[in-house]
Amino acid sequence: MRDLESRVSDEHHQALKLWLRLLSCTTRVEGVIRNRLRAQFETSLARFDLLAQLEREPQGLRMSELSQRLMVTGANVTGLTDQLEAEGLVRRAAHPGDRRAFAVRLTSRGRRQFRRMATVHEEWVIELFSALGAKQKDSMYALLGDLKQHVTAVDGRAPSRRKANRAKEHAA
Amino acid sequence: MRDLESRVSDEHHQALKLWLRLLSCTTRVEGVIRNRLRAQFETSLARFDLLAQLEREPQGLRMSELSQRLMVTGANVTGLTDQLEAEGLVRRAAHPGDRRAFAVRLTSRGRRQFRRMATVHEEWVIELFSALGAKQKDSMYALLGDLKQHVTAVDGRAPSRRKANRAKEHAA
DNA sequence: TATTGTTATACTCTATAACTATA
DNA sequence: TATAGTTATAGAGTATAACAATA
Repeated sequence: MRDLESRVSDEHHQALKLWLRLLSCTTRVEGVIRNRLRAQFETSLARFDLLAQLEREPQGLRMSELSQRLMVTGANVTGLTDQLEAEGLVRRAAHPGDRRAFAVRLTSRGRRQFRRMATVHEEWVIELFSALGAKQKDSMYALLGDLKQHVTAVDGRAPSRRKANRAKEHAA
Repeated sequence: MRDLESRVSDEHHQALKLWLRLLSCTTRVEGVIRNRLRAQFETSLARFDLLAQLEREPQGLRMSELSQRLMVTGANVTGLTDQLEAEGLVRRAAHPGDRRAFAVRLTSRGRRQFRRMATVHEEWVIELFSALGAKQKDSMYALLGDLKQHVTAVDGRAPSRRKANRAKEHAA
């Protein structure tokens, strides 16, 4: 009885501890990257993610496609695109075949700028994760895969509607 | 030559992939918890974290101590405390020995409410992490420990000043 | 002077809802 | 009607800076 209870209690504690550490790690890494993006490129993660989507689609993306990929509402995409267009990194081109839509594309300046940022960004990530060896990275990647799959399923069947969260799947 | 390059390239890709999956997992879990806290208790993570700090300190905490522990500025603590005090969960008591300061404490209603939330919160976390067995949780916890230590060191010596990020170390 | 806390203001990222132009 | 995108507004969470009261 006592053993069972304490085992359960330990597992509870274990899940909570793991979650808090996971959150703490992610927050720290994200903070470093956010700060460096701002300090060195005067940009934000949301803008970086939008550029990353466009970099993979030379023919351009509609606003609605960006909205889906970034998992944010259309209004937000409008705002981010406005900023990036004002900076000359992005252009709303006419969409062939649908006069309601745009084909949002990187400008050549935007492409150069994104590539510069992506290179440095990758170096930061490598540096930040250099505490782990290749096998450890593989191991964590696999564990997170299991977690992600389960959490996605839980979120999908949850009573509360799924909320939009950033995708950040850019360079994946 | 080719081998070396491709190995490096793979490791680069590996770190980036790992980071994106880590971010994706954390964002999803955090989203679920945030939505449920809002749907079931009409509260936020920041308020929950503040209550968690107070729950561990029956004698109360100064605003400045809350600011340090939550790693946010004093102005934010003022705002959160205002909200929680308006909800009757928290009280600014006179601080014995320093008339500039308060001893912020849970009210008995706040304590009951926090315990209710903390119980359910823990159940959510256990559910969300149930895809991993005890050994897997231990393994991930250890890996994240290495990562955290390294990232903290990197952040500390980074050129850009460390920015405030939520602590969320409450029930740890 | 230095510290504690508040107020005022602003920025980023996000959301919803009402609207326009086109399909 | 339905869809693509914009505008207007709001809210959470965060920051900085100027200020009052006290140490």
